[in-house]
Amino acid sequence: MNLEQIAKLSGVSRSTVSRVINNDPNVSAFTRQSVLHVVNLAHYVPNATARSLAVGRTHVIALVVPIGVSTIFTDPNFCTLVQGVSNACSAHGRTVMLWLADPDHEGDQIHQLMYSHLIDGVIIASPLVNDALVQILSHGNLPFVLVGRPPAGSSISYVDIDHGRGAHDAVRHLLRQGHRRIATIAGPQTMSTGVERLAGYHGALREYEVRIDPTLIVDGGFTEAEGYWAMQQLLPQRPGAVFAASDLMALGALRAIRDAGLRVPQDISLVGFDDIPLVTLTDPALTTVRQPLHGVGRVAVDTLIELIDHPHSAPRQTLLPTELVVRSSCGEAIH
Amino acid sequence: MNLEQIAKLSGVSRSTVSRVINNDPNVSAFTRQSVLHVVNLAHYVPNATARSLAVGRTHVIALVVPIGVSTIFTDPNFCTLVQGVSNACSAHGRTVMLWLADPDHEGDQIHQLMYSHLIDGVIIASPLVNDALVQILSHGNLPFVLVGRPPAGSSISYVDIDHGRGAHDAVRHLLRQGHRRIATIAGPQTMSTGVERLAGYHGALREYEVRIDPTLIVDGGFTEAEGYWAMQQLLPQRPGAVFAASDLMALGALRAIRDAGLRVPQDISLVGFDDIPLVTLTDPALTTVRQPLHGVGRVAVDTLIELIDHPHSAPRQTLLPTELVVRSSCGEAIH
DNA sequence: CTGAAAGCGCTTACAG
DNA sequence: CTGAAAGCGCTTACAG
Repeated sequence: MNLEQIAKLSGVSRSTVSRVINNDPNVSAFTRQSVLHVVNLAHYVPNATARSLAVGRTHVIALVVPIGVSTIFTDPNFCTLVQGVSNACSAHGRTVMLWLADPDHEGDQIHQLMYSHLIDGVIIASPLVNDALVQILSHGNLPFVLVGRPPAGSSISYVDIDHGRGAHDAVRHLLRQGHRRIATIAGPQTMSTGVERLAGYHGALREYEVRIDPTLIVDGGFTEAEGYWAMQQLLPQRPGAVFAASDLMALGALRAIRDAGLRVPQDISLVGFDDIPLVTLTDPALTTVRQPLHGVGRVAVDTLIELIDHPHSAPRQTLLPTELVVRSSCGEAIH
Repeated sequence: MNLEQIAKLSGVSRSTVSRVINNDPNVSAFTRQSVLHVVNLAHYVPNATARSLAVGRTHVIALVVPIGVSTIFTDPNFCTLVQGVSNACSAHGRTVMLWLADPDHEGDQIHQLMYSHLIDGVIIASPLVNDALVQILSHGNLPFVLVGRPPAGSSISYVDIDHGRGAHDAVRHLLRQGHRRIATIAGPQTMSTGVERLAGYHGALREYEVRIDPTLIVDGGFTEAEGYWAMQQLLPQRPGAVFAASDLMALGALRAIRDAGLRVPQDISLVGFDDIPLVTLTDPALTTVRQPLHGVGRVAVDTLIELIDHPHSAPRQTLLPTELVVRSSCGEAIH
């Protein structure tokens, strides 16, 4: 069933049917009604590929997630982001194409994607400080928005969580409880999340004029195992509180603290980052920083559509605020 | 840059360029080389919508996940399935369109999807015993495969984990350790996973000629909280072992057992199902059933492509085996 | 308000 | 082995 046949059945031309399908006001009420009647009766759905070819727009956007680096498996946030993007797309009548990019074949595939005319734009979610795919996209002319943080001063459109501010809030929470000997298990500095969260830690200490002690800073890889290992390095320094740059690392730290015969929060206060569901189940439940992942997905879609509709508009850069969720893993400092 | 221009630059006709692009053998080696040269120089990528319109195939498949019921948020398995599907699609030169179906607007949207000619087929992942979307797809003529279990005797193509066998293995493990008073926290019976896993529990007890005791069976909703609650109901029955139909419920049960002042596995043995990453971190680490989710995604894609290429082939129904992962939450029964 | 016609960029019998 | 031509199913100036 195609336009031609609907036209025949309604006794009008293809052009007219096309107009009523596309809500063109230049159709008489009567004609519109009778065409619509036939359309409904026939359960007619326009051929999307034909339409795309004629119009030059497909109404599909790509969600690109470079994996291997971002380790989709261990990232409990991924699903929420995807859902945010998906919901927003539905709301805008767009469909989303999911591409889990394999770092090995990136270059070639991204090129295909960019010039195949299959998609109107791309949302790329990369935690890397300077992702190769983002580089490639920057040099093309396909609209795209980054979920993550581009290099400072970059003029590309992006949406991100305000990791720095979130970390700052978390550490300030510890400072307000009187802690001064605050350690951090930092994330990998190859990821912007790692960099920003560490910067927030620095910022909070600076605000309270606490000297930065390098022996209280140790890097982890965002995993539970690395959190455990990092905490073991930290224990001899006798920190009164620890800010872990991810909940998974905080859980590892919790385990290390317990294995050392110490208690949270009585001996050491602990704050995480992410608010993964799991952290309400630990004993004690973890104080952490909640991220508006769903919102990030929505804003990313809004931004991209704006870019598609107005290719020459200025880049949009959005930072979404986090929320400190206070549970029971922190307590007043004992001096 | 389009076929026409490539043709002009190479000094041949559009037809010929099209043939070399599509690897048609009816092209002289010389012509092929010179055309390919121009194609590479110009970084030419064929317009996918134009090609789709001409050929009647898009090479995109939809991955449909009805959410709200399947609660993508709380399902740690979702990501792995998506990745399996995505990888397999890349390997086959297909792209995947992700549609997180909103139960409210199902009917209309699925109809659009089915007749828009945008996709060649769909993989639908639904845990429901009798999903409405699956019903609708059955009555259309778009190739689709279900990830999950259709009603018995159905002739639709599907791929699923052998949940029954997995549960059977898990309970047999307890039986072999001498347990006879084995309780189960069953999943919701509206989901095929819930139904199958309970059937496996029954089957194992039957195999060992242990009488089914209804007071040892209580339903949960696959969540940690419901596992906790269910275990509280079970405690007064003094079970020697518990098979929880999901790891999350097992974690809830573990918490309930602890809160009651009992120990795992000394007082109660515990087995879960899913093998989510988390269960290696608990104390004791959980014995559970591992699912080949990645494989499910791959087989689903293979099956769908087969169906697309041979629309009249017989339905393919695949059950993938699970693996019992023995850790430290089970012990010999004390009589 | 409506229709005839050109065009979007491909593929593929058909003829040679 | 190659090219001219028709066709895939839409949209959209253009003319009326």
